[in-house]
Amino acid sequence: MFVSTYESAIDAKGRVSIPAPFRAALGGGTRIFLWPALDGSGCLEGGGEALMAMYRATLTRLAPQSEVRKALVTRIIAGSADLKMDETGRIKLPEDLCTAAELTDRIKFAGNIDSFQIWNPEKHAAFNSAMATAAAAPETLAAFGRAYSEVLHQQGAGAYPAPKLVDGSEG
Amino acid sequence: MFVSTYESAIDAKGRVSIPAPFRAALGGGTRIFLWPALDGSGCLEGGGEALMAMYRATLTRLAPQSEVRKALVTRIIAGSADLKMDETGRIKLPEDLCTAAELTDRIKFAGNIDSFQIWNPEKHAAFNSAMATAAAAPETLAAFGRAYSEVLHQQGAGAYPAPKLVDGSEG
DNA sequence: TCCCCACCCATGATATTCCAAATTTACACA
DNA sequence: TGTGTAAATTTGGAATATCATGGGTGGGGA
Repeated sequence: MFVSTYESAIDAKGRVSIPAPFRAALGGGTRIFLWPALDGSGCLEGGGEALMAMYRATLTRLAPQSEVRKALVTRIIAGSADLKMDETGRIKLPEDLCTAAELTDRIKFAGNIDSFQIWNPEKHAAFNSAMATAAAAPETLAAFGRAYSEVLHQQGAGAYPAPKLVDGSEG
Repeated sequence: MFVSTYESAIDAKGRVSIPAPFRAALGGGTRIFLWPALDGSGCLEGGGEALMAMYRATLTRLAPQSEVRKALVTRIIAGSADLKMDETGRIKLPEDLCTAAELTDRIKFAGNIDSFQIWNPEKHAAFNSAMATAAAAPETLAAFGRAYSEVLHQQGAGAYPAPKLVDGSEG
């Protein structure tokens, strides 16, 4: 799972160190896929082989020749770079992706559960404050609370490890 | 379960001891997640892997690409620090989180059932008295009473361990 | 032949781990 | 109930390991 946010630098050769915790989240794999985020937020989205396997399964589930599938395959499959980390955990960012995401010298890696994002630091700061405002909105907090309650309910049905009411073995 | 409130100090290296009862509540895990509270109250919220697993399940339940989910993922996943306790039960508080919560030398750990909060002591005192006033309000007490009755009912249906009526082994 | 790219090694800074002491807390016994 | 002992926890500091970053070299493609 990709958690937290880290900053890294692009060196003179266009290389960036993947933050060590993210390398751990890749599970030892050295293959990394990167593409411009679908929602037009201006960042790159990336992940390892596990994420791409999920996307492959998702995309092939869509009706062949459908416009939806063609659009997503074009963006995610055709549009992604297939990179390999070197032994020190670095990748070389392709020129076109750097241009698309306005990446120059320093970049931000932001965890996104199953994937991660790569941001221009200024754009990330703007995005961050917008999200902070949105997250503090009462309706957002309410939606989160409802979803959390549903998960708690499913725990009762054995879907997740249920919290114990008495002893100290939960977190 | 995280119960009660404890005070602790930040040492010269930015380290803090997690109160021993909270370490017990983490169930032996050494991984701790910390992020600024969603509601803008100015404290940090934290928990262990069990809490993060719950949040992950909650967030992935929300509609992908929805604004609500993006906002919450950004705040909770990307915005959280992924920390590891050392053998004596300490974590290093990241600079940015200390700044966000105005933490300097001494801090308060406040239990929050499944999670805990980290407060600037002065802000915690203000928060505490505000909550004391709110808790004494008739509508608050009424809501508590209604919820308690519902739980009593569910206990009869076997949903929770029922309290014993005679002996002294329950709380 | 030249240039670009992948691979390899080196280094400084940072973070983590380990060790040791002191304070506090809990417990047992008088 | 008070005191002494033991354990646990909270501190402080130093050694170690890890990581981010920079540069260099050889192979392959243009």
